[in-house]
Formats: sequence, C-alpha cells, structure tokens
Amino acid sequence: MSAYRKYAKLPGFRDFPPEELAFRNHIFDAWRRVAGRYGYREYDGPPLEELELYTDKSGSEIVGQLYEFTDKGARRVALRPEMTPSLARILAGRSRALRKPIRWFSIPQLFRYERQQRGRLREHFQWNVDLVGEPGTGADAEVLAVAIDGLRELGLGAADIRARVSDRILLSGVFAALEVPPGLTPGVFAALDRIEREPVERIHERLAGPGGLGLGRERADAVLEFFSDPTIGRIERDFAGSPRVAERGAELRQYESVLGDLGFADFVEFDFSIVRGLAYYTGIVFEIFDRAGRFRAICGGGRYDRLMEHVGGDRLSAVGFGMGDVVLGEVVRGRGLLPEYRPGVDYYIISISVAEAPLARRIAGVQRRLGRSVVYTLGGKSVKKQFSSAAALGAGSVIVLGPDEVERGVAVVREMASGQEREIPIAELTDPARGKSPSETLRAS
RNA sequence: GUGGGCGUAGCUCAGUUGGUCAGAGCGCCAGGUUGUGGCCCUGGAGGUCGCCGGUUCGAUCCCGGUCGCUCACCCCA
Repeated sequence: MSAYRKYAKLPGFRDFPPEELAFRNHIFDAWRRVAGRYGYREYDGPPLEELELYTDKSGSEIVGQLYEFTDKGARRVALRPEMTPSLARILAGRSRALRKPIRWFSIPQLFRYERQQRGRLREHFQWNVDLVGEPGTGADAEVLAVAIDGLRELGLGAADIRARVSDRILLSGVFAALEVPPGLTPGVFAALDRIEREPVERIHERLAGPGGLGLGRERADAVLEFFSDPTIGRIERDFAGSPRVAERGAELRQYESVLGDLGFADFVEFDFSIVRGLAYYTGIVFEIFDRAGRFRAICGGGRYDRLMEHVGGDRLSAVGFGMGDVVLGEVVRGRGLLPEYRPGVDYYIISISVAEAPLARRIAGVQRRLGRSVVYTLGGKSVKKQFSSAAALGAGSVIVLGPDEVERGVAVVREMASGQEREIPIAELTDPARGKSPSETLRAS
C-alpha cells in the first residue's frame, strides 16, 4: 500500500468495471436495436447546460435537485437533470429544416443532486425517445410501443410489466364536468398525484380546505368520488353528457386500438390516477411499472406540446419518454434476466521458449489485421501459466509455438473447449491473404 | 432535508462481555522441476478493524462526533 491517501467515488456515482459495463451495454444495445426498428435516430448534446434552461421549464422538483454551479466564466450552469429541455433547445434551431415527424432518441447520462437511495442515484443513464411534430394520438401510441418493446427486448413480458396510461385532456374535461374552475385544474392534478400516498381525508382537505384549493366540499367530494374508480369505462358511462369528454374518450379508444394492433394490448391499461410530476405535460401521460410493485416506475413519459416554443423554437407538438437504467437494471436482475458474462478472445499464442516470441508477434499482427482478437504473454511466463492465462481470457483456441514444430514449419493449434489439437503450417498463420482462421482450419480438416 | 440500521483484507463475512483478536472462504500472486488450461495441494502478498476525538494502564470491541453505505419519509429525472 502506498503512503498516499485513497480516493473513494463520490456518493451516488457508479463505477463500471467490465462485468458491470457489459450489463449496461446489454441494456443500451437493446434500447438502440428497438429504437432503430422504429426508425428513430440517435443524437446527443452536452452534459452541461445553462442553468436557466431548467429553472424555467422543468418542474420545481427537478429544479430543487439541480447539480448546479458557477463556471470560471461566471456562467450559471447545471449538469443536465433531464434530456427534454436540451432536445427542445437543439430542435429550436433546426426543426424547420427537418422533415416531420422527427424521430430521435438518446441515451444521456443525467445528474441530480439529491440524497441517494434504492433506485435513485445522483447519476443515471436514461433512454430518451421523442417523436416531434405529430399531434395525433397515433404518435402517442407509437412512443409507448417503443418503450414497451425496449423492455420486451430485454426479456420482460406482459406478466412482468404494465403501462398505466392517463390523459390530462380527458381529465380536464371530467373536471370541467364536475364544475372545477379551469384555473384550478393544475392544482387538482398536483393534489391527486398524492392519491396513492396520502389518506383521502388529506387529499380532500387539499382540494376543499381554506388552506388548499378552495374547491368547496361538494366539488371536492365529487372529484374524489370520481377517483375512487377512475376507469375509462366509468368515464364513458358517467360523463357521456359532456361532448368534450365523449370526444376525447373516443380518441383514447382509438389510441388503445392502435396499441392493440401493434401487439401490446396485454401491456397497457388506462389508469387516470397517474398524473406525472413534470409540469410540461399536456396530454396523454404514462408510466411503466413492474407488476409485482417491488420497484419504482421503470419509465415515464407523455405529450408535451408547448415545450418547443418555450425554449424559443416553433410551436411543435411532441411526445416522448425517459427510461432509466437503474431501476430497469434492478428489474432485469430481479427477474433473472441478467446475461452471462463471458468475454473471450479468438486466439492466445503460446511461446514454449523465448525464441518463438518474435514469431508469436508476427502471427498476432497478421491475425489482428484479419480482424481476430489475439493475446500473447508479455512477461515470458511458463507454458503452464500461459495456458492458464489463455483459459482465463476465454481464448477460443491456443496457438502453440514450440522449437520442434517451428523447425518443421508448423504450429500446434489447440481448441480449448474440446482440447483437440492439430498441426497447421505457420505460413498459413502469417499470410495476410489467408482469411481462414486456425479454428476454421481445424474444423475443416 | 428528517429518522432507523450498518461500516473488520479486492469480495462475502467471522471475532473479542476492552488485554497474542487481527481471522476464514473466495479472489490475486508464486510454487508442485524439464513443452499444455479449467481440478487439487503448498506457500505468499494484502487490513493503522471507515475517519477524528474521548473514557481507560490498554479500544477493532465502550462513548461522542464525522464521513460513507443502506432502508424508510419527503420527492420523483
């Protein structure tokens, strides 16, 4: 041990040694494959943005947790806590030149300054998928389909996860029918966001009480009564008299059938108690949970039709979601879907004596140029150790160079899994024109 | 931000009612002679028992503080 001090990683941040990074990439790869299947293109932006980009547009919860500081140029900056404002900023400058709808996705590393706990660190990676420039609910359905497909790609099925969908437009209609003043609608959303965490009496007080919204007892009763059974069937039955509700209800049924056509009926259900904390959502919102309810939300998203103009762009409708790697990683692990980690190399070249080392390097050079992964000992270890290293590295085959064989112009190639050995002309291994690998030769012979 | 639990080798942990108590397994390194792995055997490296202070003749073990981890609350990218 050295006399110098040790450094630990900052709280809430993670290291990714190879096995961990392999798991992370397993998730990222699934995300990229699925996004690609839906025609989405990957983009990225800077991890550091002007502070105001977030203080103006994000919900106050996010603002309170900003990882912010003043840089050496006296600029107030923040590590990005979410990707959507950056996307809006990026598109504000170029959306006019882009054919609509715009299908983009990103896997940014996001930051927040908050005490860490299970499923919630100070840093995480989030799959952000956005569809910009299409106001219809067909776009909402497509985006949710991408999210579910991303999870399905990792092995999670309808028995493991479900998407709960709500709609702020429909709910606004319901509230209007319940005679809630339009100006109080956001406050009602905020109060109802707590419906699964607080007793109804408290919610009632928030809605009706003098210190609350001042809805009045009767209207608060009506709102809570509605939320005791907030299903679409209920809405269609009880609010048929409201044209606004009826029209939007039909729209949601259409949305539902689109998801059915795409094969996701088993994953999706309407649940109008879902509100979503972010302030900028304007229409359909959704969250995806594990059915067992053991974890936090895996994914959340929805429509945000005003954000683009808020950051100086054109008014463009948009819908998107964010899916974090932390909770998802826990769900995938918990479900036993963690892939086996077995790294490997194509060849390990063993030199019996130091005399063969230059030949080993020549073979390695040629084979690497042919695209194969090759390792040989750097330290002149015993043959036994070299074999041990080969096994530990997961070598598919070992090329053994011994004085006797080299004398005869051949090398011994041992296939590690079977232990089978064959002699191969060294000329074959050092000839860049020969694309065939030793193990292929082995199988062919 | 609030409260509970925890903090001994790289990892998982044992241990002393304060005095050979600094340990095990795994991992790592090296050997088990002369050209062959994954098993086995032997040996070794590695810890100021999270950090600081206090009590004591003496603390890893008691007390206080602090940092970190963790769970819950708050809140939710």
